[in-house]
Parts: sequence; C-alpha cells; structure tokens
Amino acid sequence: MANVTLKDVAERAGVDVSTASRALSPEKNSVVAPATRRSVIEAAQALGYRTNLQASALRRGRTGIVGVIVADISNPFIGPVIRGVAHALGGRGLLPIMTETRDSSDELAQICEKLLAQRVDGIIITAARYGDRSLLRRVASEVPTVLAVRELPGSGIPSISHDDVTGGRLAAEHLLSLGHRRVAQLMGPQDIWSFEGRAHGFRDAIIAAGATCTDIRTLSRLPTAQAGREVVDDLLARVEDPPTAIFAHNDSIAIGALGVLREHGLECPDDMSLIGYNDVPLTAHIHPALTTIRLPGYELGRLAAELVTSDGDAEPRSGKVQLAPEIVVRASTGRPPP
Amino acid sequence: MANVTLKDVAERAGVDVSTASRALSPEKNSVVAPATRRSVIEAAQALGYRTNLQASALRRGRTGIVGVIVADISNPFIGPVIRGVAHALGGRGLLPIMTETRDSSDELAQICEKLLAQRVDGIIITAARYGDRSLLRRVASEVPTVLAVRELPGSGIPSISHDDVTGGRLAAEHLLSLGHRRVAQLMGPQDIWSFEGRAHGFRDAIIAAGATCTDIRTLSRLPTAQAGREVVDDLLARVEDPPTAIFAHNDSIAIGALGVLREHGLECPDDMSLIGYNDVPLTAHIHPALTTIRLPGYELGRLAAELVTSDGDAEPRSGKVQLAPEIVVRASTGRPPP
DNA sequence: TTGTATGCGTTATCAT
DNA sequence: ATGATAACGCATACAA
Repeated sequence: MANVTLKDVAERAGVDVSTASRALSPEKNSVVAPATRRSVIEAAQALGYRTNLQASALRRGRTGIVGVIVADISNPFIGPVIRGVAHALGGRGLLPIMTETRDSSDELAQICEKLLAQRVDGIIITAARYGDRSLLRRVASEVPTVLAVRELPGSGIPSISHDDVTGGRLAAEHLLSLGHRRVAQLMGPQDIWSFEGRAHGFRDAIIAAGATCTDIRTLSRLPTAQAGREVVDDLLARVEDPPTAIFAHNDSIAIGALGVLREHGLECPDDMSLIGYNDVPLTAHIHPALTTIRLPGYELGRLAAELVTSDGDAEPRSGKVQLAPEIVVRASTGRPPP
Repeated sequence: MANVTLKDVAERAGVDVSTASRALSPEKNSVVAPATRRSVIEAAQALGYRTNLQASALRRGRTGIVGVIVADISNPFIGPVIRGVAHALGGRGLLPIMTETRDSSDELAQICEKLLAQRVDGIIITAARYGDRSLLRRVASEVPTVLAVRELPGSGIPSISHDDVTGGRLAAEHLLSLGHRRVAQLMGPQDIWSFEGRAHGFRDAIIAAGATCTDIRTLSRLPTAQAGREVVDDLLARVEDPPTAIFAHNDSIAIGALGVLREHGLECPDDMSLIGYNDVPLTAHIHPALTTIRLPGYELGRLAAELVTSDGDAEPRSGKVQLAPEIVVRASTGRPPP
C-alpha cells in the first residue's frame, strides 16, 4: 500500500503498463477495450493506486502547478483573489502553489527561482513593484506569467487589474459632491502601480474641481493599519488648515486612521469624512461602516488564472484587462462641518 | 535558454553528467576536484541552468513540497500561522503548497487526494473537523501529517495547538473578576475541537463560580462576522434576563456582534462587555479596542512545520503539543451596569 | 486493441 | 576523482 505504481496495477490486471496507462487516462481510455479498461480500473482501486504526478509531469513536460505570489497573506483583500485563482485552476485540474513576499524584492526573486525550478506551468504575481521589472521580465520569458491586481507599466507582461485611476476619481467625485473642498489622501507605496493610479485619479479630479489636495506619504513599506496611524498624527499636526475629508489608499490604512481620529476627538463623518479602498469584508462591520471603493477580487483572480493557463491560444496573452471599480457608500462620509 | 539540462552543463564543462550532478550538489560537491567543480558551476551559470526539481524528486523519492490545508484564507488569524509554516519550511529548503477547504469535508478529501498524488513530503492541516477523522487517519498513514491549531482527539495524529480550554477559562475569569454574573457565549461550530474546548473551558469556569452561562450556537458553517450578527439578534430577543457580557469564540464573530449591539443602542463596554478570541491584528484598531485571547499563530505554524519535517527522528511524531493562551485586555470589557 | 521500446532529467551505484 | 550505467514512474510513437 506504500507505493503502488502503474506496473503493479498492470500486473494485477494482466496487461502491459502502457495499456494500464491508457486505460487510466481520461483522454485516451476510449481506445482501450471496455473489458480491459474495467479490469484495470478495478485493479487500480483494489491496490489504492494513485498517479505519481511528479513522474507524469517529467514525462509530459507539464506539471499542472501554477505559482501564485502575493505580497501579504494577512491583507484581507487578497482572500477573494486567491479564491478566484484556486477555483479557476481547480476547474482545469491544476493546483495553485501559494507564496508570500511580504513585499520584499529579495523574497520575490528567491520565490521566482524556486517556482521556476519546480517547472510550474505558469505564475500569477500580485506583488509587483516597479523595481521588480527586469526580474519579472526574465521570469515571463521563461514561463507564462500574468500580473494580477497590480500592473507593471512598461514590462510588457499581461495583467488583469482594475482601473485604479477611475477608482481614485470615484472617491474624489464622491467627496466633492458632498461639498468637500479641502481633502487629503493617505498614500500607499508609490512604487506600486495600484497606489500611484489611485493617487493620480484622486488628485487630478480634486484639482480639476478647483479644490485642494494634500498628499501624505505613508512611511511603512506595507500599507497596514499601523501605517495609517503613523500618518494621521502627522497630518493633523502639520496642516494649518486641516482637510475635511480623507481618502485612504486602502481599508487597512483607513481603519488605522479612524482610530487616531477618534483619539483626537474627531468623529467620523461629522468632523471628518473618510473613504477607503478595496471593500474588504470587515469594512461593513466596523463603526462607522466604511465608505470605500470595491475591488472585484474574485473576478480578478479568476481571470488571471484563465489567462495564465491559456497558453498562446487564440487569446492575446499580452496587453491588459481592466475591470471597473465601483463606489460603496456607507456611513463614514458625509457633508463637511459648517 | 529554454530548457537547459544537466547534460548541457556537463558537455560545456567537458565532464560527465554524473560529475556535473555531484559538483552541483551541496552535499556531495566535496568529493569533486575544486577545479572541475568550478568549471561546472561556471558552465551552469553561463547556460542559466536550473535543477529540474520534478526529475530530482522522482529519482530521490522526495519532492521537497509540504501541503498546507487551511479552512478559510480570509480568516485573519491564519496569516501568522501560514507565515510561521513558510519560514520554517523555507529554512529547510522546502516549499509549502497552500490550499483552502472553506471548511468543507468534500473539499478536504479532494485536496488530500491531490496532495498525495503530488507525493508531498508532508501535510499540515488546520481545517480538521470531527467528521474528517477517518479520512485524515488514512492520509496520515501514507504521509507524515500534523494537525495545527485544531486538534482531532482520538485520531492519533500529532498536533500543534494551543490550550483552548484554558483560553475559555481565561475569558471567564476575566469577566467574573469584573463582576459579571450573567454571561453568554457565541459558539463556533462544535464539531471543531478548538471551539468545543473554548466552550467547555468558559462554561465550566462560569458555572463553578455560581454564575449563569447562556450558550448560543451560531448557525453558519463558517465563524464569520456575519455569523456573529445573526446570532446576537437572537440572543437579545430570546433571553428574558439578558447577559451583561458576551464571549465570542473568535474575533470575527465578536466584531459582527459589536455591530448589532450598537444598532440596538447598547454601548460596549458600558451596557455590555465583549471578549473575542485570536487577537487578530484589527482588534486593536476598532472601537472599542477588543479584549481578546491571544493565539500564538506564528509559533503554531513554525512548530507544525518543524514537526512534519522531522520524519521519525528522535522526536515523538505523535502526541500533542499545546502552547499557552494569554488574555489581552483592551477596552471592550468593563464592570457590568449597575 | 494491445504490446514493445524509449526517454523525460536526475541521482545513486559501481567501476575505473 | 571521475565516468558509465541503471533506475525512478510514467506516457507516447511505433509496431504488431
């Protein structure tokens, strides 16, 4: 029972290994006689046979494994993305192998090396920073590679993302429509396309409306609640004419900011409006429920998986797909104080 | 550059493949002459050679891959566990392959099948329910298997967990010490050991103190914020003499409950104390900051990975390890209303 | 329809 | 210290 091979199955069924192989293959079992096929399957079950995927992969030249690289597993918006990837891959008989970079380029390089050594059939990357461009270009030249969530302009690597510029603009328009004229944005790392896009979309719309926008850069490498805390202190201290609304580049930053605002006695949305990004599950459950921009994570993951596994077919395998963002208005935004 | 094999390297270095193999092996490169070794390494670099781990695995009988099975990637407490696993495995040159069951036993069965077919060197399971006992026993008989976070009593499978009974007791003692005499617990699924342990530890301590404990079972299969919402409505409607404190079996349930309480005009902790479980990152940032029981996720993951990779050494490879829980007192608990 | 033979890329054994 | 060779388990081209 320890290690049953095809040979064992073939012997028990009284056929050659090649026949056994065919009988067990979903694609070629039509060419083997129903009777022998049954006896092979029976023998396989009796012995508890299980294809050795490693050996199979070696022979066929495909492993059936797709590498998935994320920056931070704890970031709640990544859950749906992973799920979308896993479902799409599972439907095609593939298995995802998930790894985390903690947004470190060194980690990313090491992980790519490992995945390539595993001869994965494709790689989905959601952790790309500008500095990784040449590395990822090399990777993409060796194995089908798709960027998900985060694009990497100029890399030539196909991407499935959503329109961060429009997302930023939606946030701006919402605040403007409520009457805000002085706003600030708490920015995620600007060497990541998603955040740069959000920043531009937001700022441009604010400026175009003749309102003023203060940009606050977070210091931490990871855009977490802690990063939000650090930066709001800064904001409230520094600005002489403080904003009436804040756009946080993701929900975690927003939640961190919310805490500090409260400590400063500022209620949300009465004293300060706050809008986040991603629409992670918890945003609906905190108080006040967070207004945010929805990122269609599951869809992104699904499409990325489909793209990476469609090796060169009719599909483009290059260029980029962008889904549309959507604003979710909840309780954290309102009219500016008089 | 497409697919450089050892043969290519050997030819370029003017040696046999077997010599090339030895020269590149960290363990056996001591037996090859320094000069040839250098020329082999040089050739490998020049050609961009990368070991084919599939072929290597086939030959050696070990894949260097460990399967990691979680119930719900979106559950924030799992992040540190995964990180602990990944670090420990990475340090040993192994690669984790992560999968999600969404707490479905069917999914679990399918995933185990796939992992076994991949000939993983070990499996770490954090998604065990009582109903999975026989399945997991079969799995454990084929490959080193370790349960993490959730034990499975009577399965004989080694586990790295923490002491949920004590965790429940800590929650109870904290509430009792604040003067609460009528309390309720919002229970996670009781076919999962962690939640059953918390339930018993809590209830026993409450009863022993002569106080009263109302058990509320969540309906959802997954212990999420939504589950917390559903159940608190129930609690507030049903109990004639309502509790003054609530123990939620995890932080997500607690956060869901918090929202409903607020909608009912109940402030926390003034009208109702609330204590969660797991100490996920966000609990410190919501309002009020949540009192909770800390689960040492990173440590659990690390130890599980170490155990699953220590095949039969001096180590026990059976029995269970339990880490100690710890209470984190924040703002969501206080004295009961007069 | 089935069997024979070969090779995927690597490593371990045995000679040399 | 190095080379020749076999074998890991499977899938396929080809022959029968």
